[in-house]
Amino acid sequence: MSKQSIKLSVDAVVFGYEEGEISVLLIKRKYDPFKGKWAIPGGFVKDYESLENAVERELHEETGVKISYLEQLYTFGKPSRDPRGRVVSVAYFGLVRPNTFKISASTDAEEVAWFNIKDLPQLAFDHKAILKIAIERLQGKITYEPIGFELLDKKFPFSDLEKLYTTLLGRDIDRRNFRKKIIGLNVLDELDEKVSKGSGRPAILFQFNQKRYFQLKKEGIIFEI
Amino acid sequence: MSKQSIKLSVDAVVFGYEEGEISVLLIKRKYDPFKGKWAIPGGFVKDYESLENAVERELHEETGVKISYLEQLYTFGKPSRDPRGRVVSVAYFGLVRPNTFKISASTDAEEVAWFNIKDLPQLAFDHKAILKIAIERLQGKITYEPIGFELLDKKFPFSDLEKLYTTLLGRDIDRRNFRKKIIGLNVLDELDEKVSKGSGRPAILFQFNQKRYFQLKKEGIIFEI
DNA sequence: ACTCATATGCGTATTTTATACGCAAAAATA
DNA sequence: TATTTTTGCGTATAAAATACGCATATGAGT
Repeated sequence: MSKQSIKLSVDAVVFGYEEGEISVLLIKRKYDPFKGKWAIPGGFVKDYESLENAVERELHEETGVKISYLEQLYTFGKPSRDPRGRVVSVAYFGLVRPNTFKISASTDAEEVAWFNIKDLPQLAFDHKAILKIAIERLQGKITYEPIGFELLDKKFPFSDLEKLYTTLLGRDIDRRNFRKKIIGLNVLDELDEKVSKGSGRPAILFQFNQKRYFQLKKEGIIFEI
Repeated sequence: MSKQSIKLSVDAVVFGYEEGEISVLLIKRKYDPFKGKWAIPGGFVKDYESLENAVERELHEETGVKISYLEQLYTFGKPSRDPRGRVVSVAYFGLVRPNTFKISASTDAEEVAWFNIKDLPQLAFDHKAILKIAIERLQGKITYEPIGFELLDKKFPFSDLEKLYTTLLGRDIDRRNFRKKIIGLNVLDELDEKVSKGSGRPAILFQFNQKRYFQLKKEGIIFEI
């Protein structure tokens, strides 16, 4: 078994949300194979670093994005998925607020950009399949874990949250019931600030209280939309 | 990057169910490291085989168990998890009816046995952590996917299903409501056969209709206990 | 000041789903 | 026949999801 020659890589599927659109962070490959094609950021794992470390490092190196929470998505290992030879890749999944980062390409990336998930370019390797699974996970997860807040600004008006959920769920929700439900979960702090965008009454800003959420979760309270 | 020296292995956490007890299939290691310790079956991936192939092969080689459905669980990659060096392992998760296999140790396994999950021996590597995650997955999954049927005989009386669920959920369920609910899901075929064990009215045998389940699932019907 | 747009806030009716429980006939064994 | 377990129907109550009405607040624009 000591002659095994499989390489291990990690990939980071990072989603962002802005103005009713969900996007994903991609890089344009600087080198072959798939030179010039768009791909999910990622790269080879170093011998003495953890997988989490590897994926954060590669993401940061290639795109400038530093993300604190990446969750393991799935491991892709089809023998033919990389033309260079056998490469098994552990894919991770993360959420960020695009406006909190200035993205900048370097190392293996010639370019970095956010792409609307409904309008994706051709992708390198099996990255289309990876992205498909990641999108399914995002949509599934949003209904039973309050991960949506990571996509919004720290302080947000309620209408932003509502809009995020309608986008993610792909259907309308009753604003009054949604508000009652979320407020009733008791994981939002109401701030003293307001924002006004365009006409209409200005909205109060809210903030997700993660500490309270984890405590409630420990007590068995379930978040569900 | 071509000097990466990480080895890739797969592990198979296989659960069985019999008479109100959930058990897991383990092997006693024949060689170092952890010689003589119990461990989850598994081994190194060959250069040209898929991960699924590798895990099925290793499981079969070591235990004699041939399993058709193994689902990916999680990938474990802590640099220190194997004393021989860096080994990343993709763990899989499967369910079988123990009575349909005669287990027999070979290759790296000195012995094979089923262990009640409430009474586990000391385990090699980080296999205790892997098992913990697998058990959580089993308990979580049982409530929203009809995987329980894979643990029962092909034809089973309703009381077996009921008992399985009480075991897995760790609480009593109302027999009448449970029956109404499951029957109402319309995924069981009622057979013409009966079994009688001990006194009492003999039970009709049922069979899970997977084809119907997949069709209903596609139509959006949700299985939930 | 008046209109318009949007946010906020309270209430309630209806439907659906979950849960608890009663009761008795059917079909086997002892 | 007595006992035991499966089967099957019914119903009462509780909890949750969903739909919808309506009044008021507070800004911008005219």
